[in-house]
Amino acid sequence: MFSVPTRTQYGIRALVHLATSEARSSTSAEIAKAQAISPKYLEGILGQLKTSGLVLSERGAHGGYRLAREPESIPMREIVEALEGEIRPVGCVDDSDCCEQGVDCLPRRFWIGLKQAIDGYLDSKTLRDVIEA
Amino acid sequence: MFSVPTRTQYGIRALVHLATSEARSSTSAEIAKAQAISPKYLEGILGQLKTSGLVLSERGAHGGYRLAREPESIPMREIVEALEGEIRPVGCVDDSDCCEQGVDCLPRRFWIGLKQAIDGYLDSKTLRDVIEA
DNA sequence: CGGTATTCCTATCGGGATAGTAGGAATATA
DNA sequence: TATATTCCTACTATCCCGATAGGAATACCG
Ligand code: FES
Ligand code: FES
Repeated sequence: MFSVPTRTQYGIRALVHLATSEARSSTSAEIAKAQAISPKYLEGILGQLKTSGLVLSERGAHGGYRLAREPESIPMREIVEALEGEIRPVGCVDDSDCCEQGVDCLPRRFWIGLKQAIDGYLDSKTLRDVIEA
Repeated sequence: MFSVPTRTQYGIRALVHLATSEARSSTSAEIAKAQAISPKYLEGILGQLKTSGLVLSERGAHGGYRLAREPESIPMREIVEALEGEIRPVGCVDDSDCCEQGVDCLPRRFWIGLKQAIDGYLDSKTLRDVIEA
């Protein structure tokens, strides 16, 4: 349960690769091979990370991807949310209600607490922490 | 992301219903109506909770379900794991490896930390905490 | 300019899980 | 016996995920 989609796992592994690589930039194909990830699939993931401003890219020959910031400035939460959106165990974590109990719903606070626990962990780790663990 | 299946949400709401109900026991149909849950679907969920030893049941007329223990003796983690198995963000949280990095895999520790954060929260709350929040 | 390497865009597909449905057998009460 | 309920098994429909395909845009390099 609570399994993390491969999309997110791959994205993080790709960022770890970029953060630990000597080279100034790496191509999608390089990363895919090194990390044993489906190349075409990884392309899309890197595109998503680029849209979110986590990586920069250069096209054409000698192009590739590199981190947009230093690893210590990239919180893991930002990565996860870039890949799969905000942590939302259940619909009612924001304002709205998802069951018939309305605002006084008891489970609701429980779920909000869970979200906070997860967010807290993700906020406490940066990409630097991960590559140095 | 990290959305909790309705199965788990329903299960918890059913247990909350049992814990807060005055009656000695409630039928599946009663709970389904009170909580606006698909009746037949809820039947299966209650069966699962029974198999896990969280609720007791009596068949026949005037039968129904009731909690097997006091709410303060039911950790939320036990409920969640009864409904969807152990918390396992990614395959390698136990011994095995899931990527090509082997045991030294960097992201792995990150995922294990996440699992611990979630487990810690779920261990810290009992059904009593939820109904009294 | 031509060739090549690469990112980037869009569309599609198959499998598996989830959510829900259906029907009825077993069992208890009255 | 009639009725209320849990319990069991099978089925379906839908959605999401992971992956694939093909090619357009763009940059370097001689
Ligand atoms: S409002 Fe979300 S579980 Fe009740
Ligand atoms: S071993 Fe699980 S992410 Fe590397």
